[in-house]
Amino acid sequence: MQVALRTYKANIFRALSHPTRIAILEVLRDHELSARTIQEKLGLEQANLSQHLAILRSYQIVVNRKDGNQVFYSIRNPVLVQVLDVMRQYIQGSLADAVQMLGEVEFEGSPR
Amino acid sequence: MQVALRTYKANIFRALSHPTRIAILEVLRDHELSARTIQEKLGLEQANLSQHLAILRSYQIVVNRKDGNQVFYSIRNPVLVQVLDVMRQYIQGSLADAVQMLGEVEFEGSPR
DNA sequence: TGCGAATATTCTAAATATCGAATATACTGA
DNA sequence: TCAGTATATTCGATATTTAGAATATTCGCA
Repeated sequence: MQVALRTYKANIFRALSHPTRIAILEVLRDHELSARTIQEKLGLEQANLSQHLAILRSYQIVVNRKDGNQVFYSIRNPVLVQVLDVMRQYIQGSLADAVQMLGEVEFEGSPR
Repeated sequence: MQVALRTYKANIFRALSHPTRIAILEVLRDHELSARTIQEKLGLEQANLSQHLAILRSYQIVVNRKDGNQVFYSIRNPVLVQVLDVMRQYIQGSLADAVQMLGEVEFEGSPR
């Protein structure tokens, strides 16, 4: 894979590398929402949400549609949702491993 | 999803958000490799590779195994490879969109 | 026209990430 | 034990990211 492509991929990952942006994508998962609604659902500062939306927009992860006063955001490409889903799987596996390790530590450390 | 989980997820994405780390994971995709081999394949500074490996290790994305003088690295959980694959799909879709847009621009801009 | 709501942008300080140089550590074999 | 190879860590300079405060822009409606 060429450098440019890897950089592109890395940039998308970077765009996803903030808890707030993950949260935004989660609430947008099934339907579009206005910026205001996102802000209320997540309890964010207006400016902060707007900055994070700008980042997601700049990588074309979300698209927006203006309707009068409001701006509605949605996920541009549903494959992105799959990325999040597979990552969820990955995390679950990791957590399962962690739990198992904890169990083993406890077992070894506990009196017989 | 709780904040802690989102943060965890975001951290994994952050760990993936550098071209060099993407490249490392690509060469490790099918089999383990020694640090030296990775370094040669990718043409990196030794210290730089070691730093990136440390990041991947700290998130348990890769694991290592010492054999004498060398340290062999591999991807801990194969689901991570799926994450990369789905991301590849996503990117391909995005590039396809970009190409189409370019085509449309050219069409509109060209004389009839 | 002008006010108010919704959203975006700019600015600044603090935190974090990145690189290469230098150095440290660990292991092998003579 | 010593030299050499493989790998990791530390350090300092630079660049990037982030939050919130302040400000700007856009739109609908009285």
